[in-house]
Amino acid sequence: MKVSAMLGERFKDTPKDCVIESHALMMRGGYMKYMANGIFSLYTPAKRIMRKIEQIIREEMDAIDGQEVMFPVVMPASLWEESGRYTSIGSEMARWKDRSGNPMVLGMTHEEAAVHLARDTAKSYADFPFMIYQIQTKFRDEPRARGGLIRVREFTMKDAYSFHTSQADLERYYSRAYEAYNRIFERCGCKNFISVQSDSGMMGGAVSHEFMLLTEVGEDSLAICDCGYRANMEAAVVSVTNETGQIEPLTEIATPDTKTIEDLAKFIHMDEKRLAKAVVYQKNADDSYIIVFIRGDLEVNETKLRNYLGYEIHPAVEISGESGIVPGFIGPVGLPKNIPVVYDKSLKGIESLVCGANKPDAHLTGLNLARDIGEVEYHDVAKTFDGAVCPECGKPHIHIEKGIEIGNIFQLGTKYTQSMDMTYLDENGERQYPIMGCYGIGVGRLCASICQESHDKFGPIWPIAIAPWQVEVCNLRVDDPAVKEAADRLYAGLLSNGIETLYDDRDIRPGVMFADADLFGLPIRAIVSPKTLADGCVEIAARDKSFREMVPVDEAVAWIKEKTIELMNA
RNA sequence: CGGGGUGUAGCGCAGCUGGUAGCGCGCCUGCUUUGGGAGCAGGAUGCCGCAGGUUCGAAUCCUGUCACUCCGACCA
Repeated sequence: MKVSAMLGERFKDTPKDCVIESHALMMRGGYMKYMANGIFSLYTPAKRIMRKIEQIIREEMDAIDGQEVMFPVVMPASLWEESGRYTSIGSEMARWKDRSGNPMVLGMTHEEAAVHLARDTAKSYADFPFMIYQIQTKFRDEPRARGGLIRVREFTMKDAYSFHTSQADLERYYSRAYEAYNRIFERCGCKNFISVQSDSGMMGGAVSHEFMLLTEVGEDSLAICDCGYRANMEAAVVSVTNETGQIEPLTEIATPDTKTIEDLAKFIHMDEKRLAKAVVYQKNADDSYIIVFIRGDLEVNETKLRNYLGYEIHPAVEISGESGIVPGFIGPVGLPKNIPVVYDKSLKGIESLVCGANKPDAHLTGLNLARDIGEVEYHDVAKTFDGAVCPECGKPHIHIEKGIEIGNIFQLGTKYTQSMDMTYLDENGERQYPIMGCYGIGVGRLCASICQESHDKFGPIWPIAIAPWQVEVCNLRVDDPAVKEAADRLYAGLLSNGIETLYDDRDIRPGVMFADADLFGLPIRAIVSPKTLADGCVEIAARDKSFREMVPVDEAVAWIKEKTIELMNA
């Protein structure tokens, strides 16, 4: 490809809305064009990167016996009514009516379509297991797009669905998929990625992992321990060790104007770990209250709370006087009976707690839950934190890092096969529901994430496996016949050797050409100029500055070819 | 959905105590220049987000509205 014929422009000023480097560089480098909130067109360099990433994914999916298929982007709402998700998914799913008035949806995920495709043909246990996947456009009407291609509303995704006749078979396949994912990200040139246990969210299912690229600009917080425990903060188990303390009588004390835990701890000169903090939530459906009691130094993890409760909640906005809740002085003793209460595990084993007295300006000391409330059930709804105790190894080595989710794998179970009535006959002639797994990778997000991980202040540094071209030939003086002749010949030679080459043949100043070359970010750059030709040479340099050589003109093609192979195999 | 901010040329921005629009980059023409975003000379590009209102006159003041964006909420 000749740059002179290429659409798209590169520029110096960072567009004002870019807050992360990868977004800025991909805008400045002419990779994409903003069209609407979370919606971009891609120019050729970005499209070529996507294509290469897709090809790597395709090869690895095929290697674990995947069959590539294609589902429709537009689906009838009736299919989604079968699974129940037409109503359970909110406004992130785009819906409309076709000309006949039939409600339709835009595909934001394809479990329903996968079951629909498979359910009439996979009728015998002998048809299992199998995996189908597609690489296709998804539309999700995200509440907030950001970070360029990191979080968009329309994006290309590889989504795969596997079907099994036993949990054991699913788990076997799940670990194959897990390994395939590791290979995909390694082959794409990702360096700093890990897998973490995750929350399954709206997908349902029990076991799930997310693949995270570790970066400061990541949207997800991850709890990581030296021992190998890694979990999304949303899913991280909190394990605490408590000093039990001594049993004391329940005593009311006056605590004027101590509505916060900090105030209270200071007022009574006691560690926050001895206090039972009350956090009030409301059920989204009817705004009824839920109260969580948790150790004073901890925070509530709303995702874990939501999963435990099984319904949507939000932090209480305003607490009505009629509820019987006294904000700032809430405690388990004497709380109105109709309010559901959740006790966090962090309170377990403390013999003597301080809590609100459910009346203004008063707290209770010496609270012993077993004695004063009865046996209570404890649930883990706490948010993990830096320095928390690892649930695996028991050491206080949890640290929090940021990551971008570049892929995920789920053990779905039978949620979709049951709701959509997909069955097969087992060896005994009995009807069974297949067990599903699903596996996703966002292609554009992966591209942007790699840019984020691999760039300098001048532009992206694309790993050779996904670089839009492998080599850029810079013709520094198109108007110089000798230079043009040598550069043209080098370009032709590279092409005939099957090396993907971008040829900058524009009549522009060297500074501009170099700046653009940095933005193209190709691994190898070959510079032809009067200066290099004076020595009968071409200058060949790495984008990542790992080498820079003067190579005789006649040997340049062979030299580059060898280098390309070396880099591809590295 | 809550809280900030912004809408003026392809991009970044100024103009906002009212008088019909400007700067830098980019773009076009010519000459010079040529190893890290050149110089000089000439040129093109605007429903000043949209709709009302005030006024002789609105990019500017008022009202409404839409869009975008950042922080949160949300999110496979």
